[in-house]
Amino acid sequence: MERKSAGGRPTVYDIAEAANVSTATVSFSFHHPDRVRPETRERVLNVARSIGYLPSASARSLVHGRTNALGLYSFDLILDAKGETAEGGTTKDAVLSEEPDVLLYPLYVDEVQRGFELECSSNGQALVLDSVASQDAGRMADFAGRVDGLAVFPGRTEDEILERVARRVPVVLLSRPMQSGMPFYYIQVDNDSGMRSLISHLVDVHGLTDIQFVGSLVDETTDFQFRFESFQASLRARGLSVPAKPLNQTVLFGEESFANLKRTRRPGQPPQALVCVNDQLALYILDEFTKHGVRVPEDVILTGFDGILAGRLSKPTLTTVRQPMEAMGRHAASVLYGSAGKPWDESDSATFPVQLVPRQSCGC
Amino acid sequence: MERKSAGGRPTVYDIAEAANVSTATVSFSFHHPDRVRPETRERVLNVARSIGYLPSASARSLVHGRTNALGLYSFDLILDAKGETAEGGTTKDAVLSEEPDVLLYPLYVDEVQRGFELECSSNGQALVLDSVASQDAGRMADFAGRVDGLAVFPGRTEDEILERVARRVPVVLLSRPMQSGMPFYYIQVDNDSGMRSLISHLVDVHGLTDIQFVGSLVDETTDFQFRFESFQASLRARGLSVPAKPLNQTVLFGEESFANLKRTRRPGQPPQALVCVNDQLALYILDEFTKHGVRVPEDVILTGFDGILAGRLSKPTLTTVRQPMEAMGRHAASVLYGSAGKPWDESDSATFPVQLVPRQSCGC
DNA sequence: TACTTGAATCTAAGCGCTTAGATTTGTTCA
DNA sequence: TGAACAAATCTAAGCGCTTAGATTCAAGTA
Repeated sequence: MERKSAGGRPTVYDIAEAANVSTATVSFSFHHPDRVRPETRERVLNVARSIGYLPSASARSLVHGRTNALGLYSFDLILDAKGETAEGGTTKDAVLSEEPDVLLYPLYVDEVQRGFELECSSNGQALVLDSVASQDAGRMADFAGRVDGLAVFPGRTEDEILERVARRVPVVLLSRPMQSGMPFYYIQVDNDSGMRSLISHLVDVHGLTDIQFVGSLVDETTDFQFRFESFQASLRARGLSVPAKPLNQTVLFGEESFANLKRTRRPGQPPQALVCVNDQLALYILDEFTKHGVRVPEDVILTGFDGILAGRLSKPTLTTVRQPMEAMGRHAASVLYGSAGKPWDESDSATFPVQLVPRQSCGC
Repeated sequence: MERKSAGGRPTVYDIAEAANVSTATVSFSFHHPDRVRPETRERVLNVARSIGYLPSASARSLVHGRTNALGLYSFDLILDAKGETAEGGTTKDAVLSEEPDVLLYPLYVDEVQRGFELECSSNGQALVLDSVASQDAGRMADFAGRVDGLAVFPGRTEDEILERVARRVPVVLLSRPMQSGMPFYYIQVDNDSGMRSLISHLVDVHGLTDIQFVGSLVDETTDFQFRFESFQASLRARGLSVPAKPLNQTVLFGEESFANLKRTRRPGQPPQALVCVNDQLALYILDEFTKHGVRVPEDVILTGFDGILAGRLSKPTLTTVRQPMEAMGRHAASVLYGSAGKPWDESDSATFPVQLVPRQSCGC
């Protein structure tokens, strides 16, 4: 059973040889102490330590058919509302003189990810992360082949590849639209009641009547859809005028628009409200407004959705609807862990509650 | 070449059989398109798609001896200054009514981790995360066997296991003390100049003279050591009285201490300054002070170190020294990626600059 | 003494993939 | 027509590990 004991990492064969036992005994020494005589085990372990043995996770996984790792697949939303690219200054010329931009981190996905991490950690699972720029069937398939289960964030993916993966591995979809074919586990939030309580607040507490919905095409996730529909329904239920379409934020920018926003407001009449599809967009708009002298909430009222950290740092702070992001991430990991690597038998879902967080931007 | 084509995930053998080719051709179809006739390739790929094939990363890694994944190993610092445990509410009973605690997230490690993630992503490497509660030689070794290189955050680990891993895999140590044996790549910050400019600010701008260093035993990282020494050196250079030992935060708490802090200040005399080893500690202390009526910066001046986000949200905001956390994480990943899985030949290091960030807590 | 028994250890197959080298097939040219 | 060569495909070994089943051996039993 001669093996090349080349310069690479030492293997069980190297240990076996040096300890004068078979590889079976080596393996037993690590994993079934009772099946080997104490002094033999001792000897094996010592040899292993002294030659610097590191077990190969790949070989192990190959045998067991399990990796003991859960995956989280996300999409670089780099070309965001803000249009920034995340070119990486790998060198040390980091921008230290400015406060890090909270509109880049931590975002929604980061907080969900944190929950996922915590849960993996407490289940002793490794966490494998991959985030890609564009959809890439191969990449996703390869990724799926690395883990016992995975959660996928919103982003452009062909349904087909998702189905393909779900056929072999349990997949959790985070705030993603329903798929047709294979079973998935959907994790979502109660957008409807969130939006209702937001509108209720704007109307009943602040007496607003002119309310628009703002969302850009880039953000057309499921949430976008649901939120806009609930938005319309809420206004309709109150007999207020219901926008047929969401506003694209670009129409808000430009000198005429800014001037208009500042002027529009007549004494005694409440300002217009812009209900944004999420915090990121709201904060971006807030930024532009501030730059151009449009005052929030005096000239116009602005609200977000999600409850990202940045909304607590902005001036004014951002009224929003908070999602239990960490809990959602935890739940995703927990459900995957429970599946033990077997694809779901049937689709299932969990809907998390949300909570209105009134802050300054709505006039509170 | 009969293989059991059981109910498990389909393999190259299944594809080969269905497409009536050998496994070699299957493999070539995926990875060496030029070595197979276009129509054959087409056929193979179609079969693969239709039977729901997912390549096994384990098998691949086993063959290649590389995983194309980089690891980040961290320690649950859960039993922190704050003494909270991170018991996981996996269920939906998340606490939605309160703002998430920024003293739990994002912290120093999270921001470094983000940089690491970004760099992995842009190099097409998967990122494997593991965070453990206590040192556990086996766990760390297993983890190391999963990746082509890894970075390790500060935390209690036996040096020996670190050495063992470093012998076979490139290891980056983040703000960790120098080791003796094997080569490592150290990533650190210029604690010295950071501390100097902080002291300079307190003394030269605010005219302070009574300056103490606060740090708890839990935080005894390398940074602790360096920062305290620079702290002493700075004071000494200015002829101010130099504390021989750091204060443990516990001595600051208790009614007598609070009362004392409020009383001490005589008109015209500047308040005492508490230079904390890091932001987390400073913010925790700030919290306690606020609860007990000790005013910052009026009664006492407080500074941190690191530049975590929470310091921008506290009242008052926290004067600190900012580290380029994201850049450090990026650099770690970048260096590991460059090593192509080969352990370092010799130790090396990179020291990142820091930047004083004066905010309200120092009286600015 | 011959025989059973169980503990300790070993042999060898196999996990799913890649790839060097062998084989087959098709084409070109003397 | 057959040799020479290239293209397409195949055979089979091997990556490092685990584990069922075989083997060895010492102790216990009749």
